[in-house]
Amino acid sequence: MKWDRENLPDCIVFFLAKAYQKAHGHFKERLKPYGLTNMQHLVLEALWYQEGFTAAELGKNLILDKATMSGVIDRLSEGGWLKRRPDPDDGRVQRLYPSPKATEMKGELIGLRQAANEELLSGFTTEERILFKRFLMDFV
Amino acid sequence: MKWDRENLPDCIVFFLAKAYQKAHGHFKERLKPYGLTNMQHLVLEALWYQEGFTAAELGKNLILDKATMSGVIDRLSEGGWLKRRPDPDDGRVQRLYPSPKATEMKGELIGLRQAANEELLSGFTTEERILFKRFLMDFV
DNA sequence: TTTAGATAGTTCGCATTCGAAGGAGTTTTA
DNA sequence: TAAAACTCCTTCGAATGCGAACTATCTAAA
Repeated sequence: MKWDRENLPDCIVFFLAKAYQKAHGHFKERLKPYGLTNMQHLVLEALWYQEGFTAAELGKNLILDKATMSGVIDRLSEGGWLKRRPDPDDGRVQRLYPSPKATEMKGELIGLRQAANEELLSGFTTEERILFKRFLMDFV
Repeated sequence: MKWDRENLPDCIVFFLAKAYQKAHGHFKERLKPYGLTNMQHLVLEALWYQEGFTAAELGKNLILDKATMSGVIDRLSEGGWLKRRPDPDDGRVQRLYPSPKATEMKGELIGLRQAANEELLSGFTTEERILFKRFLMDFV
């Protein structure tokens, strides 16, 4: 992605938007063969990390609005990536579990993210990567 | 925005997404009284910088798909922020000009972005800001 | 000149993203 | 216990954001 650096708005919102745009597009391409989107992949990884998360817990971990989370989970469910099960102790809650199909592809999909990260950061040294990540985490 | 740093996915796409999410939400709040969105504001700034941009040129400068740009320009036009005028030399092209209403608020709106940038970067030193921006620009 | 290709812009479809509002269930409080 | 407050989740509306397909127009090549 090449662009004219002369006429760019000097705005951190813009720079972040474009950096995210590139990273998102990059990973999106790699996920396309699997029929998964970026956020769907993140939710699956969270469920692999700990089964039985609720939508609210996922939203807290991934810093996502519950309204957004609702749609993401819907599509993951329709795609057969996870199953909803009602919580026996709380009638409001639905707990989420990865499907066998999801578990089967766990290794492959996790490797996919690692590869994408490596490619995206290939232009940076180890020190720069650490500093870059720290900037981003401090920013939030 | 405070979150648990223990269970976060170690993924540059995610970090960028969250940093952008915060920056975007911050500026969005400040723009709400004006009935403008972030991208609409960017387009207006580009037009102040140079009147008569075409949608294609704007898309190139702001690195935005023409399909997306189409909708943004539509809403700016409906809101009375800009006018479309056909190019006399090329029947395909529509050139865009800020409306008097937009020109009137130019100073105020530009100041708004500067203030938002200052607030968002208030936790960083001058050196860190420069480095952070360079990382983001190098990333794209 | 005619045709093939490139370009500008629109429209459609899908997936976020969030704010707001609401329904259902649970917990706290009066 | 009854009411108020809170929580989980869904639905709706508006705005990105992009790929794909399409129309209209312009340009270049045969």
